[in-house]
Amino acid sequence: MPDKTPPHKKQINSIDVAKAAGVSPATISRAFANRNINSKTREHILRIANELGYYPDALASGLNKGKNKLIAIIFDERNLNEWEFLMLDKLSTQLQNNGYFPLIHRLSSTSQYERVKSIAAWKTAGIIVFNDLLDASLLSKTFMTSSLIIVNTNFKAGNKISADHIIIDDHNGLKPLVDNLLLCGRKNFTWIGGTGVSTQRKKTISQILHKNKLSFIDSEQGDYSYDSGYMKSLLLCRRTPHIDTIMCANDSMALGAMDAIRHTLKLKVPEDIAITGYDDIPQASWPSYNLTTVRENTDEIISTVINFLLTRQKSPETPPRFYDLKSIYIPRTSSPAGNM
Amino acid sequence: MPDKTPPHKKQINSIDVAKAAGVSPATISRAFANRNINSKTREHILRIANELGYYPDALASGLNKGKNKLIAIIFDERNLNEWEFLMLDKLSTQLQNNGYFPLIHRLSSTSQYERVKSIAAWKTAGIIVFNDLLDASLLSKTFMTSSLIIVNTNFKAGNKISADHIIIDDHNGLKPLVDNLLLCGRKNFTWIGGTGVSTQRKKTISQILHKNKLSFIDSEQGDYSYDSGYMKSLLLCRRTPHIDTIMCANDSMALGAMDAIRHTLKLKVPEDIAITGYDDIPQASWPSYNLTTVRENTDEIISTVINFLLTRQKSPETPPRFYDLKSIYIPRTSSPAGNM
DNA sequence: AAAAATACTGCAAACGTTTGCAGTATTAAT
DNA sequence: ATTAATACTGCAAACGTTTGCAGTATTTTT
Repeated sequence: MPDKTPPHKKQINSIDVAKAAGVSPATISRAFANRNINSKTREHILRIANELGYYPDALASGLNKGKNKLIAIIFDERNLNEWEFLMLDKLSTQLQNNGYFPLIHRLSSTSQYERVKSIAAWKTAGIIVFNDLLDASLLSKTFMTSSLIIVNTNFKAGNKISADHIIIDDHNGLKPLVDNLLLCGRKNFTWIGGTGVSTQRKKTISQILHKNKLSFIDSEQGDYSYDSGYMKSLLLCRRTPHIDTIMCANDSMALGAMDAIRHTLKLKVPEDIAITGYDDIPQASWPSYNLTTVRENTDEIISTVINFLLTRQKSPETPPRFYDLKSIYIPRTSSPAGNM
Repeated sequence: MPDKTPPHKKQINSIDVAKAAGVSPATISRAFANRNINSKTREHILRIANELGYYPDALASGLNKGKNKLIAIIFDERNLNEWEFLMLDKLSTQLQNNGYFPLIHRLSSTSQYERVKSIAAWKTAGIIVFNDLLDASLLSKTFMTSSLIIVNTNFKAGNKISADHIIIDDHNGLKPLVDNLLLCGRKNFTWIGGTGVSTQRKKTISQILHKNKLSFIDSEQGDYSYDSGYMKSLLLCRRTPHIDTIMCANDSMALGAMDAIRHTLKLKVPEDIAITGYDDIPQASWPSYNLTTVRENTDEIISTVINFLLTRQKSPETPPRFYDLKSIYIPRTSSPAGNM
């Protein structure tokens, strides 16, 4: 007797379960949806389904219903930094707890067009963008039928795109930070920035300095990494004497700068050079650093994202919403203590 | 004339494009697959598709073909640590570069059953597991038709499950690390561990100590976080005098321990107490810490995962493969310098 | 120049689910 | 006891794509 076993085990589908349970496939569907179903038959079906190892196919379901539970999260293509990491960590958990499945995408400003298409192919229930390098109008054009949530600090009122925004007010945290530095007599400010969000932060600080007849005396562009902060700070100090303050576009670079100033240049922080960051990542509060920084409340961002997402799922025609997130000044010992 | 616009814009499908281009839907499909298609008609179709903003629906495609380009990545439900973060960062980029879409899942040992089912619902092309708390036989039973890749240090030869494994040989890196501590005269070893992978590391170290007639004189269980390393190290030092070495199950806890020993207890590392970690996360090499640790080459893990995945996609019947990853001793200044 | 191979293209049947509609059995209302 | 409402269940048509088969037009071979 020849072996008739097929090479690959076929996936069991609702028809198989229907036969085994003596009902129609429609009833299987209703049993799993738990709607319009006799609780007795439901139990029966679930038990049999369990025995057979059946679970409804999410692709078929999504195709049929014209919607699914996928959520695209879009980050930059370069290495993720600590802040993005924290966001991804918490967000993936929260999304899952609400029944969604996070689909990670890495996108660069170049060649984004094809990639965005391939994201749209999944017809995700929503898109969450942590990346202001992207062409926002391209996004809103491509994702018209999904919830689109953009988290950034770079909002231009001119954008008439239909997306929910979480706009981060960096001024709220940076103002007291800079004021305190000024109060302590710092005059020679320098800047280590990056791309994207960094330009907005620099602009905010520049305006505050400008009102005090000051401006950055030198600046460098990093890539948000510890290593670039380390190197760029050395560059600044060697090129420009009398530096008394290095402000960084994020904490990772600031930590790199601190280590460079202390361990390579053998200078004191903050006595010789004050250093500030932005984000308040966990390492910023470690006693080896005690970095003065600005916090964007990540939990507040996450819960707003989830809230935006859930409400828009219920009523898709809601007009675009804007959440104004106030950043907070976190004074620590990497900048001199003012008596405010 | 009444407004006849439908409330929601319908997704344009291949039939719409077919009509606009004057061909059949089958030809649209072939144009995007770029197989059996006249290059002239293909260009024509792609241009029209582009104008209409069409892109093939991944769900319908996946359903029809019985396979898709999703890859499930499974992590523990607790906060991700730095090592997992690095893996996720690199892996998501690599997967995407190979045309796959990473789907993140967080799983705990409890209530994993339903969640695993909901992962299986997506019929992902592969599953990559960074979590040895999971019931491996449940996984291999549920994901029989997908590539299953398990990364851990906890492999038991008894497992007859059909999955590719990356087995991490922690002994290779830990042996010289412990030997050097012994060489420098350390005798009072303590341990800060965690769940899962940590037990294997502790076992490996214990065996090495045992051969030298020694054993851990005290130990605590943390949760792989900096904070837990900080607190547990204080606990150990206060409870047990004469401690000269604290070994930690990962770097994050070791960094916490270093800060606690130095800044709270005002002791010297490594003179008073040597501290070692495991993972070699970026922070371990920062000059403020210089943590002695053990490295698992993340790039090697990633490329092996990708390799396993791609080859198994081509030939699914390949028998389970095992990659033996040798960990490496990374001596730095948080442990005393031996002359080996 | 006839035959054979090749290159495209269209038709139609899947893939596995969901849901409106209709039908039946059961319960509630009068 | 008759009518009306309710509770389930099955039927069959979608959802949007892919692919084997067959058919036609074109090219190559002899």
